[in-house]
Amino acid sequence: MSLPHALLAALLERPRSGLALARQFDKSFGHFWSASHQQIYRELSRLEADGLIASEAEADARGRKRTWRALAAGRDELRAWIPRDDPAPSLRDTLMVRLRAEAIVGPTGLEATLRARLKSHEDKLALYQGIEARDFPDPRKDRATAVQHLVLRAGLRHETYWIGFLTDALTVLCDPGLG
Amino acid sequence: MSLPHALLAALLERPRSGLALARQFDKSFGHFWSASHQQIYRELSRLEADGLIASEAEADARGRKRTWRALAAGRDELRAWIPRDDPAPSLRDTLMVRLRAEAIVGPTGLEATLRARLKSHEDKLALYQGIEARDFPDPRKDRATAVQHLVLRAGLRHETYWIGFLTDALTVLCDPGLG
DNA sequence: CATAACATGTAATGAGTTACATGATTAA
DNA sequence: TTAATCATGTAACTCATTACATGTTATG
Repeated sequence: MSLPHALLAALLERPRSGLALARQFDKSFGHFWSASHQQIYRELSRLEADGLIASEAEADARGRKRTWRALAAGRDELRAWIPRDDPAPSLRDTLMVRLRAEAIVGPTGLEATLRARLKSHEDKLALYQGIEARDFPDPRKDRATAVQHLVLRAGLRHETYWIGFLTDALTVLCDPGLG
Repeated sequence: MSLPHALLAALLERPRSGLALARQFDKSFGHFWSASHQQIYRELSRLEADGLIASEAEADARGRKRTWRALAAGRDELRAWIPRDDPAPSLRDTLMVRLRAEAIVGPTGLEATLRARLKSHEDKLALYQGIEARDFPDPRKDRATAVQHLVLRAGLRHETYWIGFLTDALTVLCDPGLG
């Protein structure tokens, strides 16, 4: 349950409206913790009820822009949450289910899906490489920059790992020497 | 929504009871698509209602073992589902939120969490390597074996990628030349 | 002033988890 | 015969998504 904490962090960086947060709330946040605007508005209301953030306008200001900012209590809550342990999320991908099922009920033309996935990971890798070149000319400038660059490198590694696997998978599925 | 299809695949391989499926329903399935027994029993009921699987005993046989098997319609449904496209799941990990937040509100002692995560990925990698050595002496024996081995290799790649990233991350966070 | 774009919100649904309830079988 | 274990199931709750509803501001 880290959406509220992602929002707190984004608002500590700089006050923003709900819609600004919803538009992938930050160059870096949106890539690894996306959320719909409905989710974000709900969480913002909860964070306000808990006294962690505040805005000028009162509740149910439909149509009127509300700019949110984090309070001191919000900052404390975030700092306490950061070092908490939680279990590693397991690899959970329908593609693995499809492959495993394909091993049982025989060839089904899965190759096209693999190629589509490969393309999407290649595109994302190119996007991340563009961000790296543009936003991190000096990644060791200070601690904050170094950690942001580290998070971006996680994305680069993630896409690279998938591209490697999918290339491997296409080789196996298209191998005429099998089956 | 691939749990029902994972169950169909497992039952096509060999009929099983709900509990047997719940105990990570298969050496290979459980590692990349886990599910609680409550979820599994609910899905089994739905699959039965849809005429895709069947068992001998009638419904609400509390305490009595029910062995499920897939029907022909279940096999058809699975074969039709396998090649369907769905979007690549994005990197979604609370650790990325923690790191990104750490870049904003300063050092918080996140290193211990990173070391714990590193340990858990190293353990899982060793587990997968053991499975590979034991169950895949000849990974190119036939198409089914080759695809199962491929899925295992995804797991190996996944753990390797995380170990690389976490090692990198510890270097950055513990670097005295920053911050 | 009409309409497009901006901005916030509710309702319904489904997936997944936690806690609990119940019955059958086996072993001390 | 009591306790542990196996086995199946219900209830309540949270998270996330989809669809929809409503009001405001800018622009032609």
